[in-house]
Amino acid sequence: MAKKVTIYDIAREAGVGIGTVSRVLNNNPSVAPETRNRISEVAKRLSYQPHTYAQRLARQQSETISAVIPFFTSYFFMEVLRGVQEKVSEFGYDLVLYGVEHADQAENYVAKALQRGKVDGILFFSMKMPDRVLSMLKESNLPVGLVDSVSPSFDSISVANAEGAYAATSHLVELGHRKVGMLNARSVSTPATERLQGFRRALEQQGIPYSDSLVKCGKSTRHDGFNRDSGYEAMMDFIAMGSEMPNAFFISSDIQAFGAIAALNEKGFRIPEDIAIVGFDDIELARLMRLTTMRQPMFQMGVLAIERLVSRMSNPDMEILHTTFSPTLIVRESCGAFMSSEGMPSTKSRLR
Amino acid sequence: MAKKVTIYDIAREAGVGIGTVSRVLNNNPSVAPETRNRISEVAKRLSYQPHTYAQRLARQQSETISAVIPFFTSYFFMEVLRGVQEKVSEFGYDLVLYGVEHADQAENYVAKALQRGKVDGILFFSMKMPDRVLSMLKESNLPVGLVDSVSPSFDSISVANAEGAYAATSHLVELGHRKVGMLNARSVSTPATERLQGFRRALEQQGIPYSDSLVKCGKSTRHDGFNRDSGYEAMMDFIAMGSEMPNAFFISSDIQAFGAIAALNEKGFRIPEDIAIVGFDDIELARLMRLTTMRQPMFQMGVLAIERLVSRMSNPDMEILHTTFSPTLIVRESCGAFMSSEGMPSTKSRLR
DNA sequence: CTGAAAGCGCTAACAC
DNA sequence: GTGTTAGCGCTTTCAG
Repeated sequence: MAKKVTIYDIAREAGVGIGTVSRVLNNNPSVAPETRNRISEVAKRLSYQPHTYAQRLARQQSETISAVIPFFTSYFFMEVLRGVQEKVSEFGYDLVLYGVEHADQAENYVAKALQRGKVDGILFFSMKMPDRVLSMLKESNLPVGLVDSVSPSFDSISVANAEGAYAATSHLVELGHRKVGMLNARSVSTPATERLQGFRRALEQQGIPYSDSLVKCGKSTRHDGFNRDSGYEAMMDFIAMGSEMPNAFFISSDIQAFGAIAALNEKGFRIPEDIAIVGFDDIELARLMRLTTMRQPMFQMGVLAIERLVSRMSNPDMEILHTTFSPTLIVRESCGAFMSSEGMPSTKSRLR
Repeated sequence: MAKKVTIYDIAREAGVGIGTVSRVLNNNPSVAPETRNRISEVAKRLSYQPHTYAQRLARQQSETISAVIPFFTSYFFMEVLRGVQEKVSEFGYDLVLYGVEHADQAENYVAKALQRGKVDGILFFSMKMPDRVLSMLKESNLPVGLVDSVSPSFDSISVANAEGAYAATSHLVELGHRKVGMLNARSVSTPATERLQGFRRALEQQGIPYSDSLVKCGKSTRHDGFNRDSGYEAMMDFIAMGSEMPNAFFISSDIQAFGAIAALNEKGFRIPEDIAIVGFDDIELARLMRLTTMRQPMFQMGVLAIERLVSRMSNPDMEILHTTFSPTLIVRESCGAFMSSEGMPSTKSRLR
């Protein structure tokens, strides 16, 4: 088994001092070409590998970025994470992942991550953190980026939730629907609250009276209600309203929409003939299921989050930047926009 | 901003030597209770945080496990990763993630990861690595675990692909189908090859002649052909066979199955009335789409992978273990098994 | 250009 | 029990 070769071994072998070895290893120009060659030759021959942690200790930096993510089983996080990972490795950093079940848990991880020198920067995903943690972070002076959440003291990348909900709802109304309901996630989630606002504003702006009975949320609390069962449950509740039931719905996530669709199917409703639906996210299945939805540029958000974080790392005094992406309406079949068009006869709907 | 406080600061403040400080910080029992209290009090007051890399350098271990994953955009990896992450943090290790586009790239990362002391163990996902890399790893003497791939010299966790394919195909045949085809992924992928073998064996065992024309693979190479477009393309090819087209298919992944279903829908075929389908993976959408499929215990695989790796780390001479999970057949509607049962009238199929 | 030496912050062996 | 000291492996002055 390969013994651990250090710069001392190289130095001895090449007949130089360790300082010089270190220089060539770090491409420091002030080394005679000949010496340089000799040293790198030896290094290669001994298949030298630097000791990362010794370097990090001496250099006083970690070349590591960590991401704290509420469990990344969801497509949204996956996609963002993909962008993050791509950019992180492009910059040559390591990515260490902390999965938390819920924002509350984040605190433990924050403490871990705050260990001096451990990471050069942290990204928090969809994390509404208590003020105490926020100020801990702030005074730690560590570069921090927020994705899908906002706080005045840190850079953030987010999505215009209210705006997206507004667009989705308006689309439904423009299609002629007057009785439109909303399936929301739990109100503890900021995106959920914002989307509700957008929904409400759209209704009111179109002269349709808003009422709390128009909004339901399932009991399933996983992912703050952004889960399939929650959608199923909420829709079942709506169905129970009988003739009072809206015939168009804005649903706060695609995954809930799929649950809702299952409920609708079960009860014999057709989509979009009987019920029109618009989701939110544009996860991969949405395309598959022909779901009309609001697209969030997830991958891009990840990329930008890292770019921003890296610039802050190199320039801590940069002014704080908040970037908001606007979701795009992707019209497919579930909203019924194509119902009477020739291209997409309703009888061919995939949404049964 | 918090200055960096070291054990020297604590020692001075508490009027003791750094050795003692280190001891209480590491819960070394041989410290007088009173001293201990005083020290930990000071540590808390100064809100001391250890310097991870100094510790790692001194301890000569990293408390880090890394996972090399071919881009984890797929549900399969996500799920496995979820299990991995959960277990890793349970053991108190850090998880550093390396995303690679393809196995070939793995080599760079292997080199990075092999930097002395960098990680205590590595997990490779679905990675068919060149022998050169394999032996590099072997002689590095670093604990390594393979997930979804197998090699004699390392622990591995995998799925009985051939067996699963066999079961899936047999199920189709038992349902009365004689003309059954297969949509495969690219043959560079080991799982793909194994599933093909299972398919073939099932056919032959049931007295149905196998022919290469029964198997097709789309042109899309992303994820080795385990992608939606590939399924779509392959099915289109089958459809082009006209009356020669099989009326039942085993498809090597759910995601391909969805592509195939789209193609079928487009051409007016009904599922399962006209065409029966069995997929592989049991991703979340499979349930949603009522797809009959072979379930892989993804989360569990991740958990076990870490457990195994950790035991190897603490006991390097443990004999090499290969664990194979058997996929389970999950019968839903796409195979047509319920077509004539009362519970699930074919007219209610969601698979159009 | 290059060698020597002083850390980086912590652990652990060794005395007292 | 506790202080002292010698590393861990590398970077970075500081002379020369």
